[in-house]
Amino acid sequence: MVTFSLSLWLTTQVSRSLAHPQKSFDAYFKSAFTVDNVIFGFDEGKLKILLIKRNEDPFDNYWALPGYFVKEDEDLDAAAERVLREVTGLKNVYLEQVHSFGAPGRHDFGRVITIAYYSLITIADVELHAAGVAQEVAWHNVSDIGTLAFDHERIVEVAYSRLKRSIRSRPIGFELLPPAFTLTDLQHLYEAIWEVELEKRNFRKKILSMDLLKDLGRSQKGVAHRPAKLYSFDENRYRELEEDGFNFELKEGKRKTTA
Amino acid sequence: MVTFSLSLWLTTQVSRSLAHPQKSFDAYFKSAFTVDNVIFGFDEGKLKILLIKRNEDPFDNYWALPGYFVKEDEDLDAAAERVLREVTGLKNVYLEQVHSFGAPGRHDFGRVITIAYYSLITIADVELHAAGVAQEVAWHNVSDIGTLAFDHERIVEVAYSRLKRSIRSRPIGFELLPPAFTLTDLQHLYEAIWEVELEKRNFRKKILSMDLLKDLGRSQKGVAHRPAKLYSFDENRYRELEEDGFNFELKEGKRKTTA
DNA sequence: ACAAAAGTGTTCGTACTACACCCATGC
DNA sequence: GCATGGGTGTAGTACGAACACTTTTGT
Repeated sequence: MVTFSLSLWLTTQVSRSLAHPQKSFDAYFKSAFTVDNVIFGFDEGKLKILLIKRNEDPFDNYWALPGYFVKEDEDLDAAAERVLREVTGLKNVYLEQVHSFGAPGRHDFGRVITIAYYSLITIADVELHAAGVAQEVAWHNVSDIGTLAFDHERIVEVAYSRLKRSIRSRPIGFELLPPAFTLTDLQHLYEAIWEVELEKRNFRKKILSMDLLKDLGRSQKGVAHRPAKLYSFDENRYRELEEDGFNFELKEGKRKTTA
Repeated sequence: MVTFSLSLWLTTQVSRSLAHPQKSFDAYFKSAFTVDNVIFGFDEGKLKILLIKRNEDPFDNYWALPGYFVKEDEDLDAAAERVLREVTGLKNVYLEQVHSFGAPGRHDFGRVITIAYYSLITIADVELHAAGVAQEVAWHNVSDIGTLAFDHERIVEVAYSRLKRSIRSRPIGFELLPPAFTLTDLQHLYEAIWEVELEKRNFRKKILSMDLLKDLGRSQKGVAHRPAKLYSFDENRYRELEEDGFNFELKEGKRKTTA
């Protein structure tokens, strides 16, 4: 398929240059682009992000988002998947494009746009290995990431606020939980992401009324209290409901007292 | 500020190449990127998009989104603003990045990523002039854009679905209306964007209860029926309310019978 | 006087809020 | 038997849904 994206007043020049297209546009074909991946996980009641620690200049010893150049014949989504797979070993996980960042000065080597993605994974599925460059790969609390390399702090900020909003209207929070979880796990997840406290009974009522959870018929074992029932997210049921016009929708409730 | 976006296993090579950074990464610095702008307007009760008609190959005679290469030292948002200004003469309007599209085959001249924006403008403010290349610039009904150049149909689709969602939780619909409008205008706007029908009394009640409209004390003139009051959006009031934790939020209601 | 849209009030049901107590298990 | 979190029911309220008639203007 012929693809082309110029328009407006440039078109005249475009047609002139069709015979040697690269010629008149050389000035424009000097950029590079990367993907950076904000990988969210949930553990010990806290929302986490996977970061790598650089062991090279620039930003030696800084924590940064996993990211990489997009290959010549590689789609953007595929590049983000690749980065994710390289750092976590996972594939087929929730991955979504967030925003592109391309301030002229953001890269030393020339003009580099980065396309930011975020992904949601189950921490238990991941084996971290500080491969290649990264002297370290580790989970960090979202609320405490400190200073990151480049404009990565801003990228995290944008991705996080996108996540906060997305989990309201799409049942993607489940991606962060193991295949069997309790209602309390789920509640803690929402509380961690939104930084609010939710009322137990109302939360459970709301979630159960959606009819999206499969009761696994099993319970927690070995806990020093009444064991909680285990559930899993029922994807098929969700698709059914969605086709009937059902809309997943949760409210954030009131802000947590940060006192 | 030093900016840089590599990470992971590449870092070793990166440090080696710091002296001649372009050298080892030449292969990556051969892309170009553009912005494409989905410009929404509202007129005669219909949601419209501003398109240009190309008069050059490729896609000669096809309608396309206004777009252009991003300049070497230009920020992405600035490029989108420039494109918008060039085609409409407007500045300082609502503009938001939507998504980036970068499939390897989408451009004939090489790898070109496009960063899509959408903007909301008041049609009455615009003077269309088919400048330069575009043999024509015209408003098209969103519901009837036909076949567009490149992957622009897909871009419109993504931008439109983003708009549908955004106007639920942020009072940006007002950007599409003139400075003085009636409640019915506003209702028609929402109906057009969401492709639903809304119940008059409930809509008015909901909107007025938000206390976001300034009653201008004037009315329509010369209409063959009871003239409607004119309102404007009260931005200052909105900022006040927002700080108090107020959340603009509307529901889409039921789907329009397309029969 | 008639057509055409503006404007308004009330009832009903649903869904969110707030709240307190019993239950099952491990130690 | 006690500590720990799991699990439930209900009453009050607020908000969205549904619905019909009067008002103001132009012709």
